[in-house]
Amino acid sequence: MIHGPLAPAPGQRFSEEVISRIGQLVEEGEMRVDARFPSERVLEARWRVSRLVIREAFRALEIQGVVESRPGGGRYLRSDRVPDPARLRRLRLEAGREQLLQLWETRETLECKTAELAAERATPEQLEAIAHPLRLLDAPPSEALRHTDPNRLFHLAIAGACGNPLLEDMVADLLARSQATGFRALLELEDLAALQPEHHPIFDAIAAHDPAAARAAMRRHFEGLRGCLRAPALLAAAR
Amino acid sequence: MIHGPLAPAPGQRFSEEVISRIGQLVEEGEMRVDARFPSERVLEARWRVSRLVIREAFRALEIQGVVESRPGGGRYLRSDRVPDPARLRRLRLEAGREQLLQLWETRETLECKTAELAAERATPEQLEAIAHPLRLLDAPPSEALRHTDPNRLFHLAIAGACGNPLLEDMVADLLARSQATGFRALLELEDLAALQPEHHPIFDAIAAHDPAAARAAMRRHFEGLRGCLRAPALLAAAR
DNA sequence: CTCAATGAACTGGGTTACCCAGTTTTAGGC
DNA sequence: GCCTAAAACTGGGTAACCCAGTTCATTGAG
Repeated sequence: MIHGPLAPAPGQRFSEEVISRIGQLVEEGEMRVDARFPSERVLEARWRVSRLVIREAFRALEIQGVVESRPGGGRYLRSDRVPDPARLRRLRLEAGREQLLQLWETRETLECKTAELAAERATPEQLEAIAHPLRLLDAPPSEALRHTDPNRLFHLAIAGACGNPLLEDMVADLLARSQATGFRALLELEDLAALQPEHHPIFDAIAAHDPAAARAAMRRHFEGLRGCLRAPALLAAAR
Repeated sequence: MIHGPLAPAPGQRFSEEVISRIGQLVEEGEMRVDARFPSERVLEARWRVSRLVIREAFRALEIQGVVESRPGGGRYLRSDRVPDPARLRRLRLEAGREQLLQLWETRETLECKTAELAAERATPEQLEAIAHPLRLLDAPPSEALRHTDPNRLFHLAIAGACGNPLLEDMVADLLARSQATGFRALLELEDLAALQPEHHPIFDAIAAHDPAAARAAMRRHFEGLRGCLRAPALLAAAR
């Protein structure tokens, strides 16, 4: 068991250090799933931080479903996947070429499936929800569209028609990450704009309830996307 | 903008109610990405809760990358996907037949890909990491294995060999969720045990660096898994 | 000897009042 | 107008409280 005062790395919060320590407890086998944690007061004394810090850490873990807090009854470990704050921060900061390709690879994996399922299961209302951003995409860019990305809405609507909320949620999460400003510098924006018509065959296949065609069209779309990645040589030259 | 005191639903924390309100601010367009939040003191007065509650909420969002806190400089919205605590809790609690199928559908989508990629990219060390739990799986169940699920280790090792940390992470997350005790009652455990030999063809295809075969073997594995789902009629009769 | 009632000790939830160091903003002086 | 210095503000953290619900050991009745 870890004792002694905390010394978070610069830029890191005490509560994040506490989460790391909780992660260590799990890794070292001192805490198994469904085991009860020492009380706030005990941890406060052991780690020499105020209860506020302890509670911030547990609250974050509780919202992620890793820990369950029972008022008056203590806290319990519910999952052995305790997130590592430092690792999360690192993943968020580095927005390189490699990271974008990994993001796209994951998106392609999931979205080929959502397109396939949408072709099987989409209701007329859901089809309309997919068609709507498509019309916005064709229209000339206007001020009203500044904060509503039709591209994102299109992919989101397909995920929403796949009938699997979990799948939908993961796609939505990846889409949000794709929007990170750090990635924008890696893309040839003109090529990206030229890619917009590619959305139509995806919709057509879904509307025609043709799963195989929908998957294929989505695959082609992601292949085209990879073509918009600025060449590394150009990136180096730009510096 | 929302004023007035908070009234969290029973069993819900004040900080979760605060997160919900922050989510509302984003939904209603009062907070855009990169916008600065009102200070702790202002929100404290507006929502009539203590700073502790405000800070617990923001800390949870910060760790998830939704918010960035700059000591002395305020807090900023970094993503428009503010999680809904009530929704998360609901998703976690309901462990029905439908949820398990959705979980498996998502796992199949991702793990067919990780198997394919592992067949392309796995190093000798990674192959060994996949083979190890396979040997444990063949051995008779012993006390030492009580807390190390070889099945989970096997799937995890394949994900670890796919060369995409993001994909690996998502698979690891889904595997942890699959372990939820609520799902155990839905499974025919004898059928599940009989399914173990199915892991071998997956490993063989990966070891042979045959992506198509690896994908196909993983697909068959998940088809077999679906056969272990207890029939709804039996479930009703058991009550 | 068993078992249920009881009450003390403990646990998490929440509040208030502080102090600190870094960032913004503002007001002054030039 | 422009730069500087001070004041105001912001998030980070601590300490001492109070509350309501849970745990658990003790105790007293059967």
